[in-house]
Amino acid sequence: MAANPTMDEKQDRYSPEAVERKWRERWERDGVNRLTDAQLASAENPYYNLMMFPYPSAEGLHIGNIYAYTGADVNGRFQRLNGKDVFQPIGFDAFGIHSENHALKVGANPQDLIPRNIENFTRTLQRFGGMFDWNHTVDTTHVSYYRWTQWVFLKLHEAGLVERREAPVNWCPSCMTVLANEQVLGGLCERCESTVEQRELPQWFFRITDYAGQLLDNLADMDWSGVTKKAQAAWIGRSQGAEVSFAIAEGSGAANPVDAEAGGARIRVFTTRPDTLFGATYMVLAPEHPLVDAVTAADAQPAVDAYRAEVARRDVVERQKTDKDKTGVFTGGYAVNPVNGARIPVWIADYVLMGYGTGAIMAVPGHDARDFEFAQAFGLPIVRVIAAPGEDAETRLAEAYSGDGTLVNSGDFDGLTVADAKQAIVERLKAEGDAKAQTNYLHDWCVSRQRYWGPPIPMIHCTACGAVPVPEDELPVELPHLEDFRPDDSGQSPLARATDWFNAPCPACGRSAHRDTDVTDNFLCSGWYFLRYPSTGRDDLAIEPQLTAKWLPVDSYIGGNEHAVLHLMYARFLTMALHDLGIIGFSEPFKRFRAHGLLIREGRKMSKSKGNVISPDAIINQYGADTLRLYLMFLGAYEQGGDYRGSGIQGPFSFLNRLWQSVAEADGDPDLPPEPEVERALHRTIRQVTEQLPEQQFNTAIAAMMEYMNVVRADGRTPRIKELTPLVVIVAPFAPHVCEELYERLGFAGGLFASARWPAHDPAKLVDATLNIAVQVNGKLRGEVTVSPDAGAESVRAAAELDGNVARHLAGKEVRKVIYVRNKLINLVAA
RNA sequence: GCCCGGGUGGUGAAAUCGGUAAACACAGGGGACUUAAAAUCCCCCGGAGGCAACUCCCUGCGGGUUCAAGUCCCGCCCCGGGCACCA
Repeated sequence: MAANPTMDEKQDRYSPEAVERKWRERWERDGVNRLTDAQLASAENPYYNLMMFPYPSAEGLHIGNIYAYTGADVNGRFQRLNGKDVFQPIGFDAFGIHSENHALKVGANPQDLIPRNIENFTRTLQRFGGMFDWNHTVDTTHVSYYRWTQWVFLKLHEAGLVERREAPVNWCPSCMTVLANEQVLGGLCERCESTVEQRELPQWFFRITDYAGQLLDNLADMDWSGVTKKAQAAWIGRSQGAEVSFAIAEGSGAANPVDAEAGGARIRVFTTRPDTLFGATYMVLAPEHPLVDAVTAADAQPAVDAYRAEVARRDVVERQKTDKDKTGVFTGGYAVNPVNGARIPVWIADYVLMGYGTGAIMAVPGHDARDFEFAQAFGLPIVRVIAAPGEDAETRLAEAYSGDGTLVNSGDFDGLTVADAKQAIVERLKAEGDAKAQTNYLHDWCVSRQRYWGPPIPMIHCTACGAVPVPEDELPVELPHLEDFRPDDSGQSPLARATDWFNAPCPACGRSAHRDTDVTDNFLCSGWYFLRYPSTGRDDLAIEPQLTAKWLPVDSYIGGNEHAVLHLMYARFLTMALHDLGIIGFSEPFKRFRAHGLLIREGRKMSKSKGNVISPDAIINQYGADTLRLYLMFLGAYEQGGDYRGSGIQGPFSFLNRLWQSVAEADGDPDLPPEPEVERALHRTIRQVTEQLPEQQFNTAIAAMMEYMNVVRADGRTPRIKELTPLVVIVAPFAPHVCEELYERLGFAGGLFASARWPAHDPAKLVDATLNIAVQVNGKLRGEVTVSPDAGAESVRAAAELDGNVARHLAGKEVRKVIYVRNKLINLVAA
């Protein structure tokens, strides 16, 4: 007994600040979270726990990052307590437009700013209690990392997956750079919201569509969040159909006669609906299509030229708007429908895109909404070739019908179903060389950026040899330190102004040449970082084979679904490419991926402009990192996101206080067994938490632990050590600092995360002596009876009928049917 | 337009192989302990009626299936996110 209770109380008060500092220092001193390369090599139960590394902004680590990382950290700590050797690295994704723009704004060089930001981020990452291995970290802007990013580029080049194309690209006039299609949102630049224009530039592309089939097919049996898989499938956009070739009709193209024998006189189209070929009443070429001049008649030439000029002026976004009226002009030329020999007019219109399929379509206004709209606008014939049930060949079309049905107005094919006709028509045309089956996917990955803040593309342009890769042993191509790195409107990267750097001898012929002045898309840096982590100890190679074979693929990856189609798709593609090069032994990088939801605040998105961003440091100062972590995980379903409400944090804070107080007040006998009723609750709790943590059901797992706490403390009873120890261990993934402290106070040496094991539940201890069964009469709840477990229907019914209220509702009625759900409910159906 | 999520008390949310709607927590109210505060402990807390026992109503809206529907089916409305003249 303490001589001075007041003093004693003071000493025992839960002080998050002191506890967290103590354990942060202790973990660091003992290297609890750091693995040496020898440990990496010898680990017996490797578990690679990955989370998306942050971009180290000047504003500091966002609470949304902490939300994401806490969920992942809980998983890592849980795995560790279950005997896994957990490798949990973190790094910094610091290249890219965001950093560069910020540096421009404050008038500094990002090379000087980034280290400060990283330092700041590191401090918060350590403070919130992440179990990070700081022995293995990456900074994508450090030459020790990006030399290998350049190496990845060269490897892909070696594999034939890199090619240079003159292509229309999205150009942001404000950022003065090319944007990937995914970086254009609703026609505006993702970053600065300027209207994006269209430009033609030579660019480096990664041929990701070569892997589209594999990227799509593998999804089927991957253990990933469903929403992420669906987003990827939609992005890949597999489209199966046929390529059909139409001859240009005789007499067309009088203005620019072509040699029909040369094979240039056929227009190829891609269609997913070859069954509607008889309904193709005209064709449309993209205005940029190379055959436009070949089909254009002399008297149509001025109109065609004018239209093409007008379209070229329009930006790619304006061009792609779906809600504007259809425009186009007739070329004066005709093509021949291979299925029936009909002469059909050839138009050009901007609703047909050069970048998809073949840049030309057969127009079937009867069964395609866009073609229908165009045909109406320009008075072109509309023919029905599919009849839905109850319709026939003559039924008028008020709008395009794209549904199922049988063929009409289609010669020999009349009466076939859509599915059968697709096959049959392609078969016939195939025999004549006019068609083949074809599958299309969406765009390749443009990796060129006309900017400063990125890894220079390791290519050298020589007038004699063309584009020549920098030899591997000459890497890195260092990014020169430029005083003025502002992008200009020349379409060239600011690196072109670094003359000494710019001029370099051709690796092939030795003559004077110059470097590629573009840097790579930031997504290339982040596309392979997880492959680098285990190998950061090696500066002589990118990916150490043994360590990589041991630790990869990644066991668990957790991150935001905003990266579903960018980062995650690129990472998969790069992994497949490196696998096929024989560099790594697996072709899918992440065994398991879970998307977490968005953390919002009081119903609204957090943003700097709204001024409603929560500072993690302020919360940690007030409540401690443990309470913050627990609260973030308690807010709502992790995969759905959460709504941060200021007052709600009180609940988790009280919970930790009660846990603290329970340990302080616990009965001192360490061998005293748990009270039976408490023990049952304990085993139920262990079971639930153990089942729910791997499924990221953190909020309900925490609720279960709170419930158990209510049992432990019911009516102010004195808790027993054996009732508390397992609780401290299962709370520990959420609140690691305070649980370490309590574990020590409960009398255990050696540290919780270093030596404790996750408790197991004993099924025999789950069984209640009695349980309550709900009693319904005609489906309405009328009472409750207490019976022994697994009681039979008859005895439960007998007990139920003794209940006064139940008896009252049964009075004067006959029980016709009894529905008994074991250990839950009985429903007496009476009339 | 298409594809995903989602809509439940004052609030954040639980419960979906159909089986007691609102667990857990916040806010609010009352009480215990305390000189006081903090922490802790107990009670109340969807709506209407009733002294009470209880009864009726309630999961965005309208239908349906079922002994039983937040959960399944049909038809809508609203919010959030993604994709988008992709042929």
